[in-house]
Amino acid sequence: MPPGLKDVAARAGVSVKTVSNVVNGYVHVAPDTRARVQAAIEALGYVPNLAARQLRSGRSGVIAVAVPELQSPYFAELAGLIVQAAERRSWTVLIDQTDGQAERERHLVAGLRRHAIDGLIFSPLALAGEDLEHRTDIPMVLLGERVWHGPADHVAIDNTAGAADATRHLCDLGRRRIAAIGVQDAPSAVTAHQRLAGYRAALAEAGLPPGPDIEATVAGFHRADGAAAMARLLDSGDPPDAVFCFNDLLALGALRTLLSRGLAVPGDVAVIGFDDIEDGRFSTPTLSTVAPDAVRIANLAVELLAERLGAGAPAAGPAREVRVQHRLVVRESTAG
Amino acid sequence: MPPGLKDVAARAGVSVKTVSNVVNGYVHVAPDTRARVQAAIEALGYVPNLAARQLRSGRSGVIAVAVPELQSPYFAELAGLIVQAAERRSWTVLIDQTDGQAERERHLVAGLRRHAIDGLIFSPLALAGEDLEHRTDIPMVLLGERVWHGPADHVAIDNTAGAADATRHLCDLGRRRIAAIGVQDAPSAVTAHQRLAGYRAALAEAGLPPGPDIEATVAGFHRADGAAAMARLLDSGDPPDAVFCFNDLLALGALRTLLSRGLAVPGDVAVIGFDDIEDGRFSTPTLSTVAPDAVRIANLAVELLAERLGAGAPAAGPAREVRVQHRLVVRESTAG
DNA sequence: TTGTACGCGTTATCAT
DNA sequence: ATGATAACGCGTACAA
Repeated sequence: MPPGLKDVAARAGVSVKTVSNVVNGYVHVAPDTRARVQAAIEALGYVPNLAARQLRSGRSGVIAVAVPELQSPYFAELAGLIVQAAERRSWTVLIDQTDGQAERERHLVAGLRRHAIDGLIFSPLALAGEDLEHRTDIPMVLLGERVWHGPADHVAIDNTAGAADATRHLCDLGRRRIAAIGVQDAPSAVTAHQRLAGYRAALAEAGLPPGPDIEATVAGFHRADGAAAMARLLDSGDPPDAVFCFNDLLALGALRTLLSRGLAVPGDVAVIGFDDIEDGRFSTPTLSTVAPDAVRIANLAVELLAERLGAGAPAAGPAREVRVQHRLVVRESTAG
Repeated sequence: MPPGLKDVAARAGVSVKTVSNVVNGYVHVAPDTRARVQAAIEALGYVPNLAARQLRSGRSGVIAVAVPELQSPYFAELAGLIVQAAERRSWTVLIDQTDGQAERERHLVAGLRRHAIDGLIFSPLALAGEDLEHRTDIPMVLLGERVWHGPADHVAIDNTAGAADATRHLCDLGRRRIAAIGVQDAPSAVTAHQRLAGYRAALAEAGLPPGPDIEATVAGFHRADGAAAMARLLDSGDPPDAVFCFNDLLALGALRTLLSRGLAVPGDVAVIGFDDIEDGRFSTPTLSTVAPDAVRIANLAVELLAERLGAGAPAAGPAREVRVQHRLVVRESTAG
């Protein structure tokens, strides 16, 4: 049985209140009393019991981060950065993967754990706006575009602009038949829709014709999906001379298909992705991409949550929207 | 204020104990009483308070998984699998990254959270045996080789055998100058030492000479380290015709260096890695590797922990050691 | 400045 | 089968 406040109090010859004061850094404690208590704490190896503390205060010091999947390098990176940012506020982070299943996402938001976490940073995938309306108990920060208008802050990059930048880059290279890989039909696939919009806008701007034959649909955003989509594009009779993939994983898959068929990248087909994951810096060829400022995203998410959780803070203030910069990173897959 | 047992009890016209019985599936409850309570629970949207439950029972239903880094695909995959396995026991998983810093690893094992977690699955990197001796409070399962002899179970693959298999495969290809990338000097780098031992053993077995000039040391196990090491190997005058990299990330980095210098893989240099991460299945060329049975590792880790946590279980029984199979996966980087 | 006593929501031990 | 009540360890009015 680990020592409690009571044990420390007994050993130091003071009351529990005094020990509590010392532990919580209360100011008005006589120096020698404080020293005696400190000594007792050290001697006993006292550690506050979080359960009891939470039961009293309602705060657990734990926030949750929910991402579609940890296997995806982008989300793994983001989760890691959020953990680092939260650590600076001495919060513990509970990382959850939803596998993009609405069921799991809903469970997470409404379920057992809502008692145990103070806040939630959530990167929704399957979950549409209405599902989130129910939840009003704990502060939440959404990652990604604003797809609903409930009382949650969110931080996002401009997906449409990023996609347009990528596509424009391909246009500037003189490519005339620029395909897109990553289209998704589901109405909840907001990211895919926005990147498609940006792609189309840039195409129109360059006077290039769009068309269903150069817009490849995928089931997921993984390498295998990109590889399969690229194969379809190549087999379709009139192959593209450039491809904008909606994320780097798709692009790496596409790259694989191109190279295994003996095509040159970027010679025959230029390829650009989105996310700037580490893999792209060491693939052959290295992968051009649109790089969101992930560090800033993580910091902002934690900061927004902190403001909602802060003592006199506007816990119920209006939802805020923060936009984070992105930049185009040109590497071998388009520069050559 | 969310409803508690008391509220449900009042609404159902029963005592808190009865509600508690219903919630916990106690058998001796009259059917109609149970129904009335259930109705009240639904109506009020009652959810048990975990903090209170833990305060009573001493159990939080949370286990922690500590890995060196989530950015590493292998660990991300493993963590994901453990989460899935834990879910089947309705445990919540707290994922921690230690960044391989002994300081953080120690803090984790001894720190604040020890009250809040029931068990720990730990993949130590920097932490040597003695540091772990202190900890005796919560059950722990170690991932990786047994490097100490405290009271903790551990599950591991046979690193030495795996490394030997990989090296032997290169020998069978007829390669005569087989280099290794991934040597680490630190005494705590047990994985590196074991893979080196397996490599050397296979070399000896094939009658091939070892040597410091074909054993490349690295600071970490990332792509960049592999790329740099490969460059050194190539610049050393007598380049190898095959390389065994101690993990896939190193191999992908090495691949990058080889290809960017116009060398053919496996034509000029064959490359094999270790871990079987997804990236290797889509690189160009695809990467041969040694595949640990990660699913089984995850399941076993959770299972061992469950046994320690089980009611009448031997919470203090002798430490157990479980070995998990691995298999050689031959892909393009060595077949051709 | 420090001590006493109560309550947070549960589970467990008795009774009934 | 169900109810009353005492802990679990901590924070906090309120009292001293």
